[in-house]
Amino acid sequence: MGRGRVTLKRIENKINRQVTFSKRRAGLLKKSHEISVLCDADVALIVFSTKGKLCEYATNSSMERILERYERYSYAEIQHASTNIETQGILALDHVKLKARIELLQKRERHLKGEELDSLTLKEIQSLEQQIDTGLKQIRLRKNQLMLETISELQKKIKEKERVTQHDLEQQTHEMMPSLHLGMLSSRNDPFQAGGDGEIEENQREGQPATIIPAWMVQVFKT
Amino acid sequence: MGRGRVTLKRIENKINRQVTFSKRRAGLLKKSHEISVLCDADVALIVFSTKGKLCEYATNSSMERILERYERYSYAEIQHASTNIETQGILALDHVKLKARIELLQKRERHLKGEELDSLTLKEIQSLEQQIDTGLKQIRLRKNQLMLETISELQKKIKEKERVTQHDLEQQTHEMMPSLHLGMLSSRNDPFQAGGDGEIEENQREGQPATIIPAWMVQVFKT
DNA sequence: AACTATTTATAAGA
DNA sequence: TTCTTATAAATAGTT
Repeated sequence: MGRGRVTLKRIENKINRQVTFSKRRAGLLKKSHEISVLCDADVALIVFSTKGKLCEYATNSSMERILERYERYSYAEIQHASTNIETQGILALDHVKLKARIELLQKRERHLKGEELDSLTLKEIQSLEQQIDTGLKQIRLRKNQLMLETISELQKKIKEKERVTQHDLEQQTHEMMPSLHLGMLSSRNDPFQAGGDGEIEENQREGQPATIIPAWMVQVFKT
Repeated sequence: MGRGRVTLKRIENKINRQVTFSKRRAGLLKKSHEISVLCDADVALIVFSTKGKLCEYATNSSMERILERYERYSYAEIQHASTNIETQGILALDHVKLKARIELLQKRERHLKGEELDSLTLKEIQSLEQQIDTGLKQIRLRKNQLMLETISELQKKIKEKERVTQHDLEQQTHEMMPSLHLGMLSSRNDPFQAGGDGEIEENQREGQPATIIPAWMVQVFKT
């Protein structure tokens, strides 16, 4: 794409090669990012220039994650290779790798917490913001769920207390007036008439949902 | 490159996404190979589609070699940067501990990203939400700062262009009407009347802030 | 999978 | 390196 046709052959002129490299590298990074976003793909790109300078791109800035995924994907091969005698050497290398990995993880964690942002570019920051915003939504969803469950349990406990109280009352009444039939006090508000002591039925009489939230509590969930 | 402009956003239509993926993946592979040959670069490209299908390219078909080179390179960077106290302690830990630590860090990272929240209690979730909310604010502050800086730089460039254009205009005018005084055209809107070619003064006349944001641009920062 | 109208990338030049 | 411009190449929408 340019003023001349491209021949797929190493560019011999050093300056030219360097210039072309810079331009094409930029294009490659852009396209990697585009396919990643547009098509929801996980992309990892590693480029070493002739001089050995590294340049990389990874979806969500997490090269480690993608490389790990890649290695998992090619697990069969790796498994095969790790049963030979070189294990000693591999383990030593592993130690080094592990340490490197910890550093990366720590750095990522700091970024996720909004720390040490000075080293990031605007693009990286935007990607980070997007990721965290999405995560925060998940966290709030889960929080709401947990709160609802908590409320539900508390309500059950209250119901249980009411039942016990009711039961005591019936006992007392029976002692005083043995002729009185239980059903007359045990009203339809008591959902545990036939309940065992383990599983408890959901209280869905009269079309009410299983979980009843007091009006004043509803606003809690609008976060 | 196509009949419509590309918006950098996930393609929602599944079929479309798949088609675009195939096309762009081919393009990416081609370009990876081209830069590799033309510029004598070492390239590794890993692409996972949404469905998890793997596609890869590596210079000389040796993915392993490049990934190894990458890890060596990454580690060098890290080793160089690892002179802080926290790292010192970590380096002394043994293999098993390192692995444990990695797992912990990975778990924390997933939590920070809003993943695997089921194992957390309500209290932990609330704490997490708080932490992330705070971090997100920091990230947005930094993003705004970067954007403002970018805008500031762009404005400088535009001013520079205007200055050049103005200069040309003056030249032309002068050629036609040599008696006209330069100051009559060089208005007070030109902040570079006395500017050298290197550093440029900030435009703070009339009490305006150093960075002027067009009204249409302000909304960008309300994210 | 082919076809094109367009957009995008980039080679060469400054 | 950066910008500009002419042109090749990639590809989005269509058939």
